[in-house]
Amino acid sequence: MDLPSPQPETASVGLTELQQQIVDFFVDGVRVLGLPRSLGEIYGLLFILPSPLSLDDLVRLLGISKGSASQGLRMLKTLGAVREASGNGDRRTYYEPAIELKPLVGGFIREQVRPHLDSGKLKLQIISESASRTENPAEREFLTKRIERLKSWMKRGGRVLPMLQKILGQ
Amino acid sequence: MDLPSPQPETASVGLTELQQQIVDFFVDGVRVLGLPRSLGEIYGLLFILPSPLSLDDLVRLLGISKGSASQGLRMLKTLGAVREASGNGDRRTYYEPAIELKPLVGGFIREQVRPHLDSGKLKLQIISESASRTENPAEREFLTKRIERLKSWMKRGGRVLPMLQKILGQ
DNA sequence: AGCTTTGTTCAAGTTTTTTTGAACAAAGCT
DNA sequence: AGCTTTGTTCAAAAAAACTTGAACAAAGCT
Repeated sequence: MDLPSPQPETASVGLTELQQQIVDFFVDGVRVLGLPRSLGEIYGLLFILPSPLSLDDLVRLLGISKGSASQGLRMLKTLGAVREASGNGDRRTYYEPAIELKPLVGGFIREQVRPHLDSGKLKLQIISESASRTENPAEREFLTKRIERLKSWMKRGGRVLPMLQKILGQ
Repeated sequence: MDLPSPQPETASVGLTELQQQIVDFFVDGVRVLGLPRSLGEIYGLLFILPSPLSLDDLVRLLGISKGSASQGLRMLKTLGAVREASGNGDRRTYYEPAIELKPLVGGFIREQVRPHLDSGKLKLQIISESASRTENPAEREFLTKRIERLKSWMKRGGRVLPMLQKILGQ
């Protein structure tokens, strides 16, 4: 007559309570940033363990698939959130987390924010030209004003990013 | 022998090319912010039209359901991105967009960022206590250090938000 | 009071995103 | 060269998020 044990948010078994809490903490975190859960799991576990882990370790400890682990690690590398640990006398690659805020913020801005901002500016350029071709003068003026406003938003956004990097990553 | 016309990103028909472009621009925008597409459609249309619209107008012009429009408007109101237009001699409610950056940024931070930051801080508090109960001293020191680091990240995050509001919403 | 218009709610349906796992490639070892 | 281990890729499955639409509530009008 066993009581069913309460189901944790993630189904892995080999983690301590605290490790699991940290992993969940990062799962929430990446979700807020619009990144897939697996990134939070992987980074979280690397963050709270003192030594680097291999892809296989991650699969085993987190109970995720090899595919997820591989793709997650790739994305984390692109974001500058993990790097390959050097000098392990071993064939497989081990990963360690970047634990300074600077590269994390920088990578997120570079990979997730800047591209959207830039493509947005480009689109606005095109929209702007389209608006200037509006026949009716009153309508044209209204449209132009609104679009100018959008441009100014984008410009401010572009200016804020470096400040953010400077403030967050010191 | 008609050629099939190219399918626009959104299927509505009553919009000019330019209006559609602006709506798409905002659809992309809200997606980056992790908000549902309908919010971008609604806000975008309100933004580029000179007069307020009713829920019914939105349903008709955007080709979305009444449910989406209702829920989208509610969320936009909560975010401070639209408000009810006053003094229309009419039974139904008309909505107009907030076009200053300040309330938009403020609302997003208040509704989407702060709550996560606060709940994160709370969780860290609990995790922190859990860590301090670790038996092994070396392990305890490592865990404590990492968790302190997380706390400092959260603190910096909390400090940056007001600066963001000040810089973006002037 | 009954009819009509306006707006909300939420279960079910749809779409989008993420994860899985099996096939494959690459490289080390014997 | 053949075997084994490590890691990648991508189509299909699963999960998550969003939208729909029908039922309902609320309030104005006659």
